[in-house]
Amino acid sequence: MNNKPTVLAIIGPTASGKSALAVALAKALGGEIISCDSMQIYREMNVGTAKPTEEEMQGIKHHLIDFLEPTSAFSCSDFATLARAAADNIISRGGLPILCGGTGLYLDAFIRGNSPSPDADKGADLEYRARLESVAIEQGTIVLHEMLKEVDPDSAENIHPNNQKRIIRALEVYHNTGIPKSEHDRRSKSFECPYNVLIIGLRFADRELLYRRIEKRVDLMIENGLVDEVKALDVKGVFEVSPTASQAIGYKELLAYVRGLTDLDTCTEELKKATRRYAKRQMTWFTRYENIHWITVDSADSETNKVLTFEDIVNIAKKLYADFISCGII
RNA sequence: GGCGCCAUGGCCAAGCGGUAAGGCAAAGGUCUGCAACACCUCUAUCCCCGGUCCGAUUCCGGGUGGCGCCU
Repeated sequence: MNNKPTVLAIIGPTASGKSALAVALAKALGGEIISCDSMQIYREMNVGTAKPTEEEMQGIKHHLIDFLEPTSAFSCSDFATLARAAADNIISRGGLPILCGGTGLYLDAFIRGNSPSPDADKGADLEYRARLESVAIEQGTIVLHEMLKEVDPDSAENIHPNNQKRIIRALEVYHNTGIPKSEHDRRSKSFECPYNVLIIGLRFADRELLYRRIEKRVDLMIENGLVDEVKALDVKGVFEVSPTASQAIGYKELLAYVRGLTDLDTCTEELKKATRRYAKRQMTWFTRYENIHWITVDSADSETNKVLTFEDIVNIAKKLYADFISCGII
């Protein structure tokens, strides 16, 4: 069909078993893993982000994990640049890049590419943003929405008047480039992805099952020293400085306990709740992709009538890959 | 056994005579450079019976259940 290189992507909600599957596939197919996770990029954020351990990595090379200070900012554009570089590097060595993670926007950015949208959030532009933010505080977000209507009615149409963050971004794009954000978006849609991406998604027929896994995993995180991890980051002032890392689930919830504002049980419950809600948002995000090959993790094998084992899941994924390759080469 | 208080959606909770705020959870959704973010949509006829009233979740009586105190 075409001669674009193949990239495999494993996606799904938190705690669905992506990482283990990705490692198994990397071993079977000669691949390396590119993490597609907005938080595992940070150093010192290990147990709370469920960052794979040395043991879990099983000698498979993981890219875009554990390389950035928690105080640093990071965007989906940065991700697109780095992930594509990593993919090209793996491909040049004859390996299969396997994207693995639950950050939908990052996967989008990888596939869509680094669009010509401007660095509206860098350098001197911060002044403009600060100005908009103070306008919002003094006069309300609606005023910003009205401003957006003037310069970019299409974006204003698509962004809810209450969504200050998105309104500001759209205004910034116009302010810095003179081109409406909606126009940038339109242009980026015409870019062709340089890879053949096979997306395999993990999902649960019984959501309660996933939720129970999430709860179990949170308890395990607490056992494994998440509190100390949060404490250490708090001491370093990370939560005041970092725009990205400070939003991480687990960290922001436990901070209340670390600072003596609530008890641990309450925070743990909040953390579970936040993770469940996050998983739901991830599922919503991924369902709009039309080309995901879903594996229902808690379904039964059609022949044996037994619930799929990890081996079964790996085999299904391998089959999907083989099918994808064979029709891709034709 | 006596006295008092309470009874509103899965949970918390306002209203106290004109036909039920809000928060949380659940569910559904949006998403193009902070995304583990931000944002949107959405769920009740007020414990039961009787009475007063044009009209009761709101007043009165009884019942049931819960809480507190007393003997």
